[in-house]
Amino acid sequence: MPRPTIRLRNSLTRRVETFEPLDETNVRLYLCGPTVYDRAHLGNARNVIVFDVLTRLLRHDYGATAVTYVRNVTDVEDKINARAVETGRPIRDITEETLGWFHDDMGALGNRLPDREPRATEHIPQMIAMIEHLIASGHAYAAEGHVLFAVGSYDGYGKLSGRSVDDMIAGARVEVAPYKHDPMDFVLWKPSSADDPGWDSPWGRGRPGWHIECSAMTRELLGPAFDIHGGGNDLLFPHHENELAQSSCADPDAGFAQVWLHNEMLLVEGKKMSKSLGNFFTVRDLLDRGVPGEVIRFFFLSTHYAKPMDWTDAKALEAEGILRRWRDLVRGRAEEGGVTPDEAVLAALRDDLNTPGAIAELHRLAKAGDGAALQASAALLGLLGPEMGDWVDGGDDGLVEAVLAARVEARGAKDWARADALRDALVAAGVVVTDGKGKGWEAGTGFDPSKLEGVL
RNA sequence: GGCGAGUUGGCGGAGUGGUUACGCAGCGGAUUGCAAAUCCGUGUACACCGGUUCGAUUCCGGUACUCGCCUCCA
Repeated sequence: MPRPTIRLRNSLTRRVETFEPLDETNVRLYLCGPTVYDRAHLGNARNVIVFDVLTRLLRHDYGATAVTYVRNVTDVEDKINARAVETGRPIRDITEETLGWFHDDMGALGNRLPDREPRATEHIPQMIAMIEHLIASGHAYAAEGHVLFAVGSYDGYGKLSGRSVDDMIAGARVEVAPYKHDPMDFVLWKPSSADDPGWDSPWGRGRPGWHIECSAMTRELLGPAFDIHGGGNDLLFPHHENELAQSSCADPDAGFAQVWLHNEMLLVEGKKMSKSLGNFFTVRDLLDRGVPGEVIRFFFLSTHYAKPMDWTDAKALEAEGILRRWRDLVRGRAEEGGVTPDEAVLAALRDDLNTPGAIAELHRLAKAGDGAALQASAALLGLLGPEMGDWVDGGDDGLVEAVLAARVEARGAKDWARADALRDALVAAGVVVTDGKGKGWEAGTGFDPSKLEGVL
């Protein structure tokens, strides 16, 4: 049977292309992961979810074991150092704690862990080796304890971001460091003061620049050429351009990433959510407010990854309502096997990860009442699975059941005043009364059965 | 200034050279003691100006506005 065609938009060519892996028994992806110094804000979740869906689709089409998904952890960076100075805590405590939060928060959104999660600090020798190789081949030079990449030594510089070096120099707003041969040259290695974390190197004690981390780790774990490299749009320049330059010079014939996949930004009232603008809130903030992780995930999937989107509470409410109905339809089916995902859902995802189109097809399945197909198909999006918890089902709550039974009794006796009073009490406790459906009730927003104490 | 993305009905959001998704809200109906939940039905759109075409929301050119990158940022 011929392999289904997956199409993806490649930032390098600015076109939607047919995806052809270098090795279909080992499809290799890399996503730029978190710099671990603080809680992930909501915008940080977008590319994690995009890549999670992408790997689910690739595993479906190529086989569960035929995909290698790597996401790095940047655990050496000046913001981390600053945080350590600020709090007086050891760097390692901060990075480990933050990575734990990241896993918790992303897991709450239904994301699976990548296959490999390399830490920058565990790949310093590979970075140093790569830098030495770049110096030896004339693509980098040491100056005043720094090592800089010589942009002029690489013809292809600018091809990913579509900029010419002349334009970049003309538009440069940064002060040029005196040790740079060319204003566009960027740092591969920089010296560390006694207080900074540092590693011994041929250029003295220092630490790597940000861009070389990804080049060294992709090379180590995925090889000099691999299939898909992702990240947010804001990383396209300079980070990904620099990565591509370094790796292309280190392995001139390899080609590095075949497809570059960039997601658009999450906006807040029309502006990019970012720490520097201060207009951010964290994933944890939302979870703590009682917004289910599945709702947050649905929100992200309801817009194509390459379009900007805004978080609004209204959208979350809409997503919650839809998921409530779908979960009703799917409840109790967790054990069912042998149901394959709907072809139209797959087709939408294979068409450049058209998650809104896939959701439209899920609506079709839900309307047809096909809970088994709905669940099997939603699994491609990481929705409606048992691992996210059935936050709609309130479980077996004795007090709720008792009040509900008393209401049934009152209705039987046509004591409408009492029946309605009990119903009001249930609603006030966040119980959705669903007469004649399922077990007769569900957990609504702000579900709190303790509010029913003393009602009977 | 350079590069890139976007502008679809009340809202959200796909897609297509002609038959105009999907969801939410609204409205009508079923059901209900009354409701809720649920189910059925239903209207409104493609920023602006040109061009190509028998025909454009869809292709091409331009204008306006929004956003991103060019400085750490997913």
